[in-house]
Amino acid sequence: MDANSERGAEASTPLSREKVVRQALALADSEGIEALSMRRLGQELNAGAMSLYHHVRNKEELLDGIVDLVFAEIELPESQDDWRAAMRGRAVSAREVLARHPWAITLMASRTAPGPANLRHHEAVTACLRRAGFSIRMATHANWLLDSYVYGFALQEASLPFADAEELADMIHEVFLPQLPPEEYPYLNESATELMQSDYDPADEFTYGLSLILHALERDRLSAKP
Amino acid sequence: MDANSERGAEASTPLSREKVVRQALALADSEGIEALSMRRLGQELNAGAMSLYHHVRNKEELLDGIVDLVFAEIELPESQDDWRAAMRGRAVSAREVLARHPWAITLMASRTAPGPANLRHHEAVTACLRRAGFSIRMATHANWLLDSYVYGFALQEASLPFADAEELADMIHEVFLPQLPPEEYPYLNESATELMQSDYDPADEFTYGLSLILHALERDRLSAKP
DNA sequence: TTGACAGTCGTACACTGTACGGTTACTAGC
DNA sequence: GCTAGTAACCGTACAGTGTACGACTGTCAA
Repeated sequence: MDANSERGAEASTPLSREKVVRQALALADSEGIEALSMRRLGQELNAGAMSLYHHVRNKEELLDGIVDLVFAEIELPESQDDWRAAMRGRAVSAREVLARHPWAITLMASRTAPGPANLRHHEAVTACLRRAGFSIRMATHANWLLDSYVYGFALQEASLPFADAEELADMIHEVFLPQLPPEEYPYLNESATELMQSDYDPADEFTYGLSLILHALERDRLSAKP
Repeated sequence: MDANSERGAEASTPLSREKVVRQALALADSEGIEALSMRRLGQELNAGAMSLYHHVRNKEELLDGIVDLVFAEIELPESQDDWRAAMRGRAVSAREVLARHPWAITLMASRTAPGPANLRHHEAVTACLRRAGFSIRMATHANWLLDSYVYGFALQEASLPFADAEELADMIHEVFLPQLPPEEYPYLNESATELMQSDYDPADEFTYGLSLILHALERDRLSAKP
């Protein structure tokens, strides 16, 4: 008999690590990561703050848990596809997930031990690359390169103060341009002006860089050296 | 007469925004970002915690300040070089700086308003690209791509628990491989085993991806479309 | 019936950022 | 030389944090 087995329908079911971590994720999503305190999370679960410590060693482990939950949302590469389509799919998925949980990218940076979902993901990506003919060395290169791009892009996106192209145009006009006098920042001023007038959408940026990287990796795919 | 002028050699010179932010940077470097509290910083400056608030609006602004100081350490691109050498130089410099201040990458992600050093840097990079013949659109692509790569790489590096190739080999043997049973993670296990035996150094990874991106950007440099 | 034990939680401690008000030290105006 | 004004400094206090500790429950095994 497991300690986590149901106790009955009346009252709330007992706590479990699963429930604690899931509620923490929900709270971070709805009210921001800074609202996630042990007391507040306990409250959300109709429990005292100290009760949480029976299911999670400390807050660090709780954060590890929600980061891994976020990781689990990223689609694994479909390995029957050709490798480029598979890598594109999982990169696009990763970006979507990280845009949905903007606080996650910050958390990931401060965590050292990868969780199970993280490991599973890396395994699937490596498998896909190796089956496509990448050497171990080249697969490692591709992994670092693609992950760096995806995480870096997500990090930059997370620190943008606007959500879509429309908001961007307004913001450039009202906030950025006034801070970019043409004498001091001629090129940035020029770019901001131009981009505001055209139909520029930063969301398209991701596709450009991703395609460029995938194309270039294809050229190096079977080379033994680098 | 300025309020920040020297008061004499005896006792410590008076506080200033400059001194406060610099000492904060020093403290974050020497004892980690989590040791940087207002009380502790005041102590470090022979001052009370509340005195700092006369030079900095709040802690957020203090963090903005030290992030911008870190930014100022990054070398600007030498625009008389050919553009690839210039971009390589500033990317390598950025990686070095972010590796020297591993906590900075986390902070950057949570800050929305770019500081003056950040703006100056972006201006110089954009100038270099535009003078090399990049269109505004292409220069924006290149900016996003290169920055994403550099920040993403730094972010991954910052969450690695080892410092050099030697430590890595030990760590793979003692920590990673035991967590990667070949039945569950055949490919990761294979990679870890292989890399441990060869002279693999993650520091070389940065060069590979950077060269690939610069090479591919050169091909797109004069294309009008994307 | 008794013992063990897993789960819950109230209290307490050391810490955080910072609002508020009081105290200095220095400068400008007369 | 005196006084008013002000910029800098800082002690105290408050609401919040993570979590160590010990007490209290309920359930199951012997």
